[in-house]
Amino acid sequence: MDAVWNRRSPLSLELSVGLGPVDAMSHATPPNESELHTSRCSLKRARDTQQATELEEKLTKMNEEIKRLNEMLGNCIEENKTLRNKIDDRTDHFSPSEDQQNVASLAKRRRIENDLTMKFNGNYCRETIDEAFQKDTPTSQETCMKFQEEIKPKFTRIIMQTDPKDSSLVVKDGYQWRKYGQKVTRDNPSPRAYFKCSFAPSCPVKKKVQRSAEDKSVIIVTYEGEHNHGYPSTSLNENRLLSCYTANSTSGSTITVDLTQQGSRPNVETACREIQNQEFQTVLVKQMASSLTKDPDFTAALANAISGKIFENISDVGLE
DNA sequence: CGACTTTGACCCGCGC
DNA sequence: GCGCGGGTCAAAGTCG
Repeated sequence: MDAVWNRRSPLSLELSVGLGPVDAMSHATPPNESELHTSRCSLKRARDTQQATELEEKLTKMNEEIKRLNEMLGNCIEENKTLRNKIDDRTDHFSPSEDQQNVASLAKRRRIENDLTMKFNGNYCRETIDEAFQKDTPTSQETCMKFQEEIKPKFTRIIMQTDPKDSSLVVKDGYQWRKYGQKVTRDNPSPRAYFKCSFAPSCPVKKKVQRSAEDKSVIIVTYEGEHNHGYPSTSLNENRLLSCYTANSTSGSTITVDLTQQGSRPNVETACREIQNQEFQTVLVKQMASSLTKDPDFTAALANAISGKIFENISDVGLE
């Protein structure tokens, strides 16, 4: 604010008003008390007028910015509508032949099986596929969405790229874990470690950590269940990673994290950066955009926030 | 001394 | 019923 104030050029012109020319002043008698008071008042008026003009300009600019954002938001909503209509048109007009239906049916079943394998790490029964298969009709987008909601996964798999020299199976994810077992499995010479969340005695969450059979530098972490307590770590970075994990656990996706960038120990900061740089950010942006478009009060809230900031600035100037 | 890890034993579900 | 494999338990060991 000071920098802006110092750049005010018109001030010098107005200062001369009422005080007379500089030359004349140097030869004139010193001003008396009332003259000094008058000049101080006019100086203050000039400053106030200048401040008001600047604030008005700022307000106009911000209004324009809000208008522009509103237009952008409107365009996004329109675009979203158009795309949705296109998808609906395609699914409604699609009427495959019997053979095509059989092929599509087989493909659908395979897709459901793959999906369930990814989401439940193999822990699902045959009935689940059949049920999902019957529910999933090609024209019903609604059923698909409902189905996705119904089968909220309890497993989340995270694949981590670590330093190959680091043979430990310790993954710093912010929670406290107690190792309760280790086993060498048939399909992988690397041992699988079993951990339980030890932060809360009643917390049901478990995790399995195992190095990949193909690539020893890759660690596969499988989380099972949901924590029934808050995040134990106070570290901002670790909380960020945990937020990432929580957000993804509802979608049942596999997250890939590269932990080799800094040092030999798993680095949470790098992990978060990696998560944020990849598809994860896309999902996040989609979610944010979605929640914004759903919220009719968004513009009002934005305007409130900006005007609040403006009033804050005005009161700051007033205090000077 | 308490918390945590290690490791062999045990349990249980599944396929044959 | 039996064997196999994954998951869990619990006693012993280790560490700070």
